[in-house]
Formats: sequence, structure tokens, C-alpha cells
Amino acid sequence: MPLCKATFDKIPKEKRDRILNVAIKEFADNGFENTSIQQIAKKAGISVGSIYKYFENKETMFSMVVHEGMSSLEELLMSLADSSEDILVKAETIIRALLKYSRKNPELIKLYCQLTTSDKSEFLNGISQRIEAVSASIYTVTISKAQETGDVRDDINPAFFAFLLDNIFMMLQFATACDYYKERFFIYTGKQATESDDLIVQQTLKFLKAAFE
Amino acid sequence: MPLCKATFDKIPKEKRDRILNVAIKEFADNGFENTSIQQIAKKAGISVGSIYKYFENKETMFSMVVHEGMSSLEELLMSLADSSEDILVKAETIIRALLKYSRKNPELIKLYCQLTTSDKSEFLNGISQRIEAVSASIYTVTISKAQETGDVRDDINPAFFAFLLDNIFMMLQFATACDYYKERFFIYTGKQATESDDLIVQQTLKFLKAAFE
Amino acid sequence: MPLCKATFDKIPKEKRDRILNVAIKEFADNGFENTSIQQIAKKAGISVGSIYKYFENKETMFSMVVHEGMSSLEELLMSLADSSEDILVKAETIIRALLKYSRKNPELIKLYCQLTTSDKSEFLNGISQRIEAVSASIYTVTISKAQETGDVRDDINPAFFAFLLDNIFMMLQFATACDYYKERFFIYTGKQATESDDLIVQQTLKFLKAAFE
Amino acid sequence: MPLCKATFDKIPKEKRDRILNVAIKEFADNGFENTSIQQIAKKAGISVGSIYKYFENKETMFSMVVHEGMSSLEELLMSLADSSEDILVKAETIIRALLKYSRKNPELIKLYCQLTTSDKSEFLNGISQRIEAVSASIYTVTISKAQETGDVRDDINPAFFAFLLDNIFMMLQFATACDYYKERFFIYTGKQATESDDLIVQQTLKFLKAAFE
DNA sequence: AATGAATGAGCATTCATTCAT
DNA sequence: TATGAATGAATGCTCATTCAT
Repeated sequence: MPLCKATFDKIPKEKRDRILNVAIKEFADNGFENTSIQQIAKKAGISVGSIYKYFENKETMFSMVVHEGMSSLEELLMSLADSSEDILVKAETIIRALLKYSRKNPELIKLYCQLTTSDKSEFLNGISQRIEAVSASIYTVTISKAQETGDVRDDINPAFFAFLLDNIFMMLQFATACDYYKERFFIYTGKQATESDDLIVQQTLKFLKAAFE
Repeated sequence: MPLCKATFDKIPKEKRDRILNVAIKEFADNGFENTSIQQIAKKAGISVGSIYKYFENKETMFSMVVHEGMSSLEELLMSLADSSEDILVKAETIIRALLKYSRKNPELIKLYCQLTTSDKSEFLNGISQRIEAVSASIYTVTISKAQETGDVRDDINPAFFAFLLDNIFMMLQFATACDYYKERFFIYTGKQATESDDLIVQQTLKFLKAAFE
Repeated sequence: MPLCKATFDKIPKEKRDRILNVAIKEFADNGFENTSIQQIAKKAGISVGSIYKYFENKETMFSMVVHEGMSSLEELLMSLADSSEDILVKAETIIRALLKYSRKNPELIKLYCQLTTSDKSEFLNGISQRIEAVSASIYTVTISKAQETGDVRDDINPAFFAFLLDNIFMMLQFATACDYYKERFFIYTGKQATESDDLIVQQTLKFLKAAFE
Repeated sequence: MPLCKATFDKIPKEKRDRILNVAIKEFADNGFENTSIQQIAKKAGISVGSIYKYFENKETMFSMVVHEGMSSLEELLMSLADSSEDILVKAETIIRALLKYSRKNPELIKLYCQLTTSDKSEFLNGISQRIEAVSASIYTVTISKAQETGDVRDDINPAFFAFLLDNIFMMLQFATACDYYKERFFIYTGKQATESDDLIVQQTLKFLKAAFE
């Protein structure tokens, strides 16, 4: 069960990207229900019929779009996983990378956020399950290793700490890209913090450093 | 601009609660778009016409419902704010209370979660701002005070730490009530943790204790 | 599984009939697929939404319409069944009645004809099965009785002769109401016959008289 | 106005037949409206574009298909017309031939049946007129001749009797090939009759013999 | 000549909202 | 005040037809 029809893989990359980007933006901004196929078609400069030549239906188009968006996020995480530095250095690298990514691709983060309230069937065919599994594994393994080398204390549950860690990372991303979370961030910290990645990184690391060591 | 018409305040409390509870459940389970006024009317045993006698439109009804739900959460937070104990004891109290609340009122937590992707800005900048403001204030003040008494170290930004703290609290609640977050929690920690409040409390406190002291 | 919702039974008879008549005409003239709900709504002077308040969907609306039409035909047949006259007198009565009915309600006959090529599920929920069963029973019983009284010869299969008889009746009705069959009738007999019920009755009876006696 | 473009006459017979057979089957099984050009193209292993190179549009394609199907039926009738035997012997020959044909080519009979409810008048007044004219002429002439030789009684209208005769023939064919008429036949006579050509022939002849002589 | 991607009008159906009773 | 029938714009999706390659 592919997420798009063969036709979609054959069209010029430029057009393909245009369609996906329009769809990402629409779904991210309005959610699944408030996004209309006709709007996507119009904004992408193609016909409604074409969309149905490319995708089985609205739902699989959404899946495809989510898949694309999440793949990019997944890649980023994978690329960060390998570095074998100190856990806090690694944390800083990750935070900076995630924030940079959020600022650059707010639509993808919004889309991710939309996912959290979507009740599309079967956890979106496992797409979102996978990205969560990837981060879960990366963070848990990193913490476990750090426990072995003595960099992280022994009396904690690596999986649970990984979970808390990811929650913080996720929230920071939402806080820079999604309206509700942005507003909320602002209420807590005022304008300055919300715009200064340095402040965010510095304070978050302080929080984590203590928690881990 | 009131969230319900005068008529709604006049009807018997029993009926009022019935309507609000049905609406909360529907909006929480299906989201704003997938909830229909006719369904709410039918399940609440009243007519569609009545709903429009009570509320201006679907959007303000949603606002009202969110307002009601959030008020209950707000009250809980306020009640926890006063206790003047040690900050970590307080944290434990709060976590236990929030988890208990989530388990008991998953609908309200789901509703809260729905809010985060809703773009009904009229009240986004109203109701939800207030609840965030309340927790922001409580946590920030608590941390500031603890800094004064020396219970929390001096080199941190109270507002930002309050933000991180609340993120963790919010996520724990989502993780016990909302499908996506539940699944995600499970991926990280497996079945055992998701069902044991004690484990959650204990590990989370370890995380916080180190971070604060 | 009723063919219309309760709402439809509550509206004024005048309106009810108007809607059904428009629907009968549309379905009869254009067939199921070429009839659009929006057209029916417009021609009946009601809104599309109302149609869906009255009927579950297009298919059940069609069933209802067929049911209504066939009931009227069924009643006619039942009313003709009782008379205990000579079989040929009875045949004449029936032919005259059916022709009169066809001339007066060509839409219903057209609708019946549409049925014969419709592949709507389960033989249209048995609706059409019933009308066929009614005529089958009436004709077969009549022939059997006539065999007992010696009015019809003994060496024939009553059910099969009833079948041939009904075929002829049905064709005569189609030939007066449905375009294709009208044209065909004309090709065979020219203008005169197609318009003269007397000629049709007289010649058909000659045909039957010989066949039966 | 030819029913297909010149191109269609130039392609290899094998391909031509494949296309026509697929189209006949699709139109016969699903009716005009429920048959899609894309389906025909796919099942025939050609492109949609080709179909439009061969036929002006869906309607003329249908016409062509009907024409092909009816021609085959027409040929059969013509071949039966010449034999100069006794009228009842001829009738038996015809019935047996028509039944055999129906059992062998149910698609063509279904298609013929579809024609009766189609309102594509352009060709209704063309193709189908011709086949009806052919049988009308054959049957009428046969009866007239039989009247001259004294084989059929004098006091009947040959054209009208030919019409009744053809109705019976047509119905027998429909009763062996088309769902609605099959079901109806079964209701009248039960399983045995519907499957036994001998019984059908024998009883029908009894019916006709008396009517004619 | 053959292809099949592209088009867009058209259809069944839903649902927030109104209003006569 | 309460009702629920009526409305009609909007949506997802289909499919005959066209046309660039």
C-alpha cells in the first residue's frame, strides 16, 4: 500500500515538490479537516483530477505529506545520533539542530503537532510511530551508554529519562513553530527568550546537566 | 462578548451540566471539526434550536466548553499553589494531583490537547492564555521564592525553568489521556510505566530534583 | 429498514406527493444514474438538504419511489384478481385495465421498465420480486381453476402459460409507455394500432382465446 | 455519421474484436452509465487516447457496440427466415435457435435489454429500429404467407400477431440472459423450467399452435 | 498512430445555521 | 421558550474528453 500512485513519482521534481509543499502548508496551517483538496489544487496550480491521479484519496495524500515531513525530521535525528561525544555536548548539538530546523521548517513542525490530535486510522499507518521509535531508541541508547561510562548517574530509568528529554525537545520545537505553543512560551518567558536560541539552549542545558549528572 | 447567551445561565444546573458534559466529550473525542451540533443536541436530549438559543454559534460553544474544562484544571492548580512546603514536596503533590486528574477526567485533558492545534484565535488569545498564565505565575513564583530561600540554585531563569517544568507536567498529562501521546509514551517506556503513577512520579522527581538543586 | 425517514411521513400530503411525483418522473425518464438529487430538489421546489432529511440516500429514495409506483400497480392487479368470471372475460378486463393504467401513468410503467435493467442490490430489496410474485400467483391460480372447470385445456403447464400471458401483458404496457417499446410497436403495427386500445384488446384476445381453449 | 472513425477499421481484426468484446461485456454487465471508458481501455489493453482515436465519443462507441451485437442477432434471424417449412416447424426452429443463442451469448442479449431503457435517441432511431424492422418483416411476412396457404387462420392481423410473437421470443431470450427477467421467470416456473429448453419449447409451441391454427 | 497525464464540470452527501410553529 | 424541519454552500471524488509527446 504505497502512499502515492506511480504517476506521482513520474512527474518533474519541481512540480512534485510544489504540490507537496502546498499540501504540507495547508495541512499544517489548517489541519486535516479544514484543508480542502480544491484549495490545494488551486494553490498548486493543478487540477483536482490530477490530485486524484497522484493519490488514492485525501487521507493517503495526508499520509504521504506527513511521511515526507517526518522523514526529513528523522534524517536529521539519525545524522545526530552517530556522534560519540559527551552526552551534554551531544544534547547541545541536538537542541541547536532542532531549533534551527524548527525556525527553517515551521510547517513541518506544525504538521507534526497536527498529528498529535489527528485520529486518522492506525496511528497514521505507523508513520508517526516510526519517528517516535527512532528518537526513543537514539535517546535511550545514548543515556544507557552514558550510564556505562559513568557520565550519567546510575539510579535512573534510561527509557523514562529519554522520554522526558524528548518531551522537552519536542516542546521547544513546538514553542518555536506552533501558534498555541508559541503564545504559551511567550507567556512564560516574554519576548526575549522566544527569539534567542542561545538563551534557550543555555537554560535548557543547565536544566539537563543537573538532571543527568 | 460572553461565551453563552443569558438563556443558558437560567436553565437548571442539571441540564446545563448535561449539555456541557456531552459537548466536552464530543469535542474531546472528535475534535472541533468532526463534532456536529446535531450530534451534541441528540446526545444531550435537547433540540438543535435550543443550542442556538444558548450559544451564538459552534465556535463560541466550543469556547464555553473549553472554558469550563479549563476552569476545573485551573482550580486544581490554584488549590495546589498555596501550600508553602518545600518545592520538591510541592512538585510531587502537583504531579500526583495532575496524574490523578488526568486519569479521572481524560476528556478534559484531551480537550486541552485539541486546543493546541485549534486556530480559533478569538479565544485562543483568551481562555487558553489564562490557564497558561495561571500556571506560569504559580510555577515561576514558586521557583523564585525557592531561590530566595536557597532551596533552588541561583543561576537559573525562573520563568524558563517554570516553562520546562510545565512542559513536563503537561506532557505527563497528555501521555495519560491522549491517544497520540499515550502511544508515544508506550513506545518509550513500555506498558509498565504508562500504568504506574508511582514509577512516573518517582522518576520525574529524580529528574527535577537534580535540575533544581 | 424503512424506505424513508420518519420526517417524510410527517410532511403534508400535497408536498409528499409532489416530491414523489417529481422523483418518479425523473427516475422514469432518465434512469437511476442520470437522475440527480439536485435536479429532483429543484423541480420539487425543495432543498437538497431536505431530501436527505427524508431519505437515507439516493438509493433508498429510488427504492421508495419504486415501491410507491409498484404498489399502485399491485393494487390494480389485486382488485382484478377477485372477479370470478370466465377466464377470457377476465383477460379482457385485465388488458383493458392495464392499458388504461399505462396511458394514465406512463411514468410508472417507464419506472418499472427501468427496473428491469437496474442492477440495484438484492433485486431492489424484494420490491420488484413481490409484484412479480403477485401477478404470477394471480395468473397461475386463474389458469389452474379454469383447467378444473374445463375452460382451459388440460395439457398445459399453468405456471408457464401464466408466464407467457404476463409477458404479453407487460409488453403491451411497455408498448404504450416506454420509448423503445413504443417505437418497436409502431414498427410492427403502424400508427393506428398503437393508439387504438380496442384493436389491441381484440387482437390480443383472439391470440389468447385460441391458445387457451 | 459513421459509428467509428476510419482508424478503427484499419486495425488488426484480432485487436478490433478484443476491443469490441470487452466493450460489449462492460456495457452489457453495467449499463451505459456505469461503464467507464478507462475501464474498457484497461481491460482491452489499449490506451484511453486510442479509444478516442477509434470512436467519436462514449455514445457512438456504445452505438457501435450495439450495432455489432445486433448484427449478429440479425444474421441469425435472416438465416432462419428463408426456410420455407410449415409455420410451426419454423417457429420451433426459431425458438430453439434463439434460446441457444441466448445461452451462448448472454452478453448480447443483456446489451439488447439495456437498449430498451437507453434514451440515446440518435441511434435508438437507427440501429435498434433496424433489428426490430427485420424481425417485424420476417414474422409478418411468414404469417401472411401462412394465411394465404391456409396454415394460419384468416381473421387475424398478421402484423399484430407478429408483434405478439416477437414479444414472446424476446421475453424468452431475456428470461435466459438478463438478471431481472431470469428472476422473474424463476418466480413463475421454478428452477426446472428455466433450465430446460425442451420444456420451454414444448410449452411455448402449444401456446402458439393454438393461437395460430 | 499511440499514449496516458491533465482537466474541470458534475454528483452525492454533510452540516452550521435559521425560523416558523 | 423549545422545537426540529428547512436551507444551501461546501466538500471529496469521478470520469468523459483533450492534447502534448
